[in-house]
Amino acid sequence: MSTIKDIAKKAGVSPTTVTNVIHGNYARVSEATRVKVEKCLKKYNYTPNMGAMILSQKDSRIIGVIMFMEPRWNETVLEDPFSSAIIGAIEEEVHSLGYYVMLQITTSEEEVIRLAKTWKLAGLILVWVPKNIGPIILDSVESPVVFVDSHFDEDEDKYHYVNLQDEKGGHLIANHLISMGHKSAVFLANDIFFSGTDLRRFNGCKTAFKESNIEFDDFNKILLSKERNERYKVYSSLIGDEMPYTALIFSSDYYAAEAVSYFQDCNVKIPDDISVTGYDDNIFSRLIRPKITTIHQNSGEKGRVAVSMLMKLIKKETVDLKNVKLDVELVIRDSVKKLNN
Amino acid sequence: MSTIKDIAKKAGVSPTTVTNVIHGNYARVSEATRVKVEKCLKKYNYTPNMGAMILSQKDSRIIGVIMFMEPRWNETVLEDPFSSAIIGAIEEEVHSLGYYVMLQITTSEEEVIRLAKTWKLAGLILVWVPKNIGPIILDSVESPVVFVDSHFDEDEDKYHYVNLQDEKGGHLIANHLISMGHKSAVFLANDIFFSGTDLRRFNGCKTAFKESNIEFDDFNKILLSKERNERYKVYSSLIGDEMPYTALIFSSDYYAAEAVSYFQDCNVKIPDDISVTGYDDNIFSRLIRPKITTIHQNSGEKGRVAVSMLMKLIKKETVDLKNVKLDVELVIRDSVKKLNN
DNA sequence: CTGTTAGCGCATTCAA
DNA sequence: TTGAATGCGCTAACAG
Repeated sequence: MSTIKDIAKKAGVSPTTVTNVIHGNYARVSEATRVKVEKCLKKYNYTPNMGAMILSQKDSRIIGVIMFMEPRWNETVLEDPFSSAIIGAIEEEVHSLGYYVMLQITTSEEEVIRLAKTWKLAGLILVWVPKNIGPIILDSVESPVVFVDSHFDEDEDKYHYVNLQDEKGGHLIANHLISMGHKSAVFLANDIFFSGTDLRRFNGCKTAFKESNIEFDDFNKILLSKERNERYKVYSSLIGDEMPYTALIFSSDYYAAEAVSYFQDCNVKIPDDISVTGYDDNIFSRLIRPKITTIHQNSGEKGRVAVSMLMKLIKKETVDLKNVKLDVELVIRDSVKKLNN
Repeated sequence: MSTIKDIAKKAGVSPTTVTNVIHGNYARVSEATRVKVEKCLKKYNYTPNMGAMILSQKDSRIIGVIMFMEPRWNETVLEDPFSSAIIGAIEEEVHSLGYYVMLQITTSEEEVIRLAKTWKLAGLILVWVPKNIGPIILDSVESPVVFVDSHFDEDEDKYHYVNLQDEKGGHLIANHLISMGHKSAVFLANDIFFSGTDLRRFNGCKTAFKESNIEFDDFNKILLSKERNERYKVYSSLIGDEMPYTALIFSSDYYAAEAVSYFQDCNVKIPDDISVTGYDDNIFSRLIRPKITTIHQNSGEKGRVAVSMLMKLIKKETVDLKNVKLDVELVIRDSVKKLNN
């Protein structure tokens, strides 16, 4: 466990010089000593002590990655490849930049605030933050913050976001259904809280339907529970004798796939008996039969953009685009029936 | 940012006393001062500075969770719900015990060693560690280590493992195939390196087949690439004119599901044309049609057991069972055809 | 270009 | 039962 002092002694220089070499402060070190010190650093296998670094006021190089989710849904929600894709992408980026990822899954803003202080976090990436607590966190935390898949109305300019063109996605899906002759659909939201993401996707649909003079309002909206049995009840209510809708617009591929599977068990034919659309274009939509018509998003990209935005904030560079909305596109597959001709 | 000193001043006591209160050293503090100090702690919202803690020799309370995986396969591999399930479970446990999770995805043992030193990690949970580098890490790291889904032959006693009864799983699957009248099968391993996990699952199959006097050796083994196109080539080679096998034994549901999907695109009927089995019993095997016959494992449990074992090591309690092998069971679904009558 | 010094916040002697 | 002093490894302000 060689320290800077040790290295300094071995190299016959002062600790300061060693620090300067380590931090690439080459202006303050001669070529010769630099080389000499670098050799010793290698030879004695110097490893920094982050405790000391944090203590001496530099930030910790830790990026806190917080997924807002009740721990008891951990395994359920994390089953969705979206979470892993974004975690993986963030880790890769952060790692390659010489920072560290501290992961936390929580619903408590206090915990996040405490975490940031305790570790002097270099930055925070917050995923799925509920509307009311985003502002609180931002106000109480010193570290720069980037929000992913989160929405807060007021003062949009205070926040740094990475989101999706969720309205556009909803619009694309609904328009596709309309073009296939569908006139009655229901939107199945991912969350009983009807998050900002769900809301925007729903609104996109609404706009499209309105443009075609098709009624589509809050009655066409169902909020899915995180409890699987509750969801199954909903699914089964959707396939009664006289099916009230010709199409089910899911706000995620995960639940769309689950529903398709459920319907198949009930001998309901997709898309002949009822059409289904998803959102995300994740592996489920491709693996399942029928393959699901959905909205493509690049969740890895989301993570990468979040990291690069955060890095700019950390380095106090100006962030030109505070509110990134990644593009989406419609992927037509086999889960929507053509009703017109 | 109130420090211990601040609190001490406010409470009119010495820093030492405050520390003692914080650490529950009630033997060294009078009831009255304890209450007084506790009030101040609350009032001024004391948050510890982990930098200082690390520096003053106590461990960091950070648990390093390392997934051994080439970053470029991040998104692919993490698509498998297994990874998220185990990460989620570990985070939940670690979190509830007042520790922190630092996540890293890497293939480099040096990086792991450096991480452990740099952060004075309280402990390490290493997932999917290649055979040759496990021993190196254990020798070079001060922190206690628990290995998950990793296998090293020599000196089994040195290591702390959480694995699966992989042989048993292989045995169960093969026996099921045999009971359904299958006499020729091929094993599709998850990795071109044929990891210890793959090997054990394969050996389980081998034993079962041998017991029934069916030939099953290295010719019945194919190593799948992480490159999707490469896998597709393999799948397509399996369904030539005269199919060489009646059953495909996949070492994961992930690839089993992918193959089933691929076969369906090629108009190969599962299980009529060829039978398929998986391993893991993850969401894919349930969502897909036909539902896949597979081996159930509880990946969340794996994470929890790993954490509890690690905690014992951290607290220097004796670990009675160093080599946990979680039980598995056969889940019969619809992807295996009955060939006998 | 290089070295000396002080201090970050905490736990831990040791002394009272 | 309480407090004062020390040092962990590093950075940065200041001197040389």
